[in-house]
Amino acid sequence: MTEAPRAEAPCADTAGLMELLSVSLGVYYGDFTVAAASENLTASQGRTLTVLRRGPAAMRTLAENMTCDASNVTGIVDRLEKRGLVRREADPSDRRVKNVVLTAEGERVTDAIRARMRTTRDGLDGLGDQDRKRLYALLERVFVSGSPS
Amino acid sequence: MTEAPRAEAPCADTAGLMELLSVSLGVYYGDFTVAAASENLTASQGRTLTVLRRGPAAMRTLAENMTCDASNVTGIVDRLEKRGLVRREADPSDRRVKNVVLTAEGERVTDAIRARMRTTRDGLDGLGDQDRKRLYALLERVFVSGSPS
DNA sequence: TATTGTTATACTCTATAACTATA
DNA sequence: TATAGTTATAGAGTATAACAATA
Repeated sequence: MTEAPRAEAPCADTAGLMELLSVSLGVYYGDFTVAAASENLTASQGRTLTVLRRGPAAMRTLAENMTCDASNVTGIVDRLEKRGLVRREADPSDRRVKNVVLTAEGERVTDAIRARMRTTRDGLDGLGDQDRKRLYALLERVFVSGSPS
Repeated sequence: MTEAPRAEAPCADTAGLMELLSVSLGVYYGDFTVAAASENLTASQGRTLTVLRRGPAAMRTLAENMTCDASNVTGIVDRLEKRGLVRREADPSDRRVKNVVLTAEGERVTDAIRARMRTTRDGLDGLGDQDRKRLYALLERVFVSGSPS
């Protein structure tokens, strides 16, 4: 409660924030990777499921979301499909397009991964209501509003 | 102050925050991957340099930081060393340990990668001073203070 | 005995280029 | 001509198991 000078004053210049983001997302990504592995999935497979949890997506859209070449998505979706976690559906309006859809099992596994991310979840649960809203609004401004999608 | 439902009410429950973090990480990681590629580095190589930018680290420490098996680090460091971006140094106090150190060129390249992350940088620059401090403090609480390192 | 780093192996991810089917 | 998806290929990342050197 005192105003005593803190040893760890937030270094909130852009460089300091970039560095903290690097650390934070490293922790998040590690948490995610371990959680995906616990379901016998690679990080890329887990990321694909997470993207698809928001809704079906064409192969190419999936590639853009994952910042990789479209040719990579073929193999990733092949393996997920072989495990019954996703399925390809023909697009009615453009026969070139294949939409990838999560199966019920795929949804279950995706949710299981997120449920296993204890480090991230515990960190978020440590925040109060007001702080959670602040963090949400700030991340939204930095990574969503600002991004040209 | 009214209770009128907002179209874009921040969904600040833990599940909503997890989802927004997932999107944010995706944007950040994509930004990082493109920036690393512009220096002819893979994402893993770029991550390794970023970790080392904080200071030298033993092979095993590096592996823990990157959430991967120690055997992978051998190859990654091999390639970075071949390009003159890092070097292995014998640890004086334990002859089993090799400390990996960033060379001057490695520091330059690492900083160049971060400088190229325009999406993330612009997003952060769009925040005011107060918001930057808030974001810094919140991320620190969620991912650093809470993490058992 | 335990730990550090490496090697060998098999599989996955990745970018590039070339191909097909469709637009 | 252009675009969506696939295939082939080579290099890089990954976990596992086994190993030598050191603690």
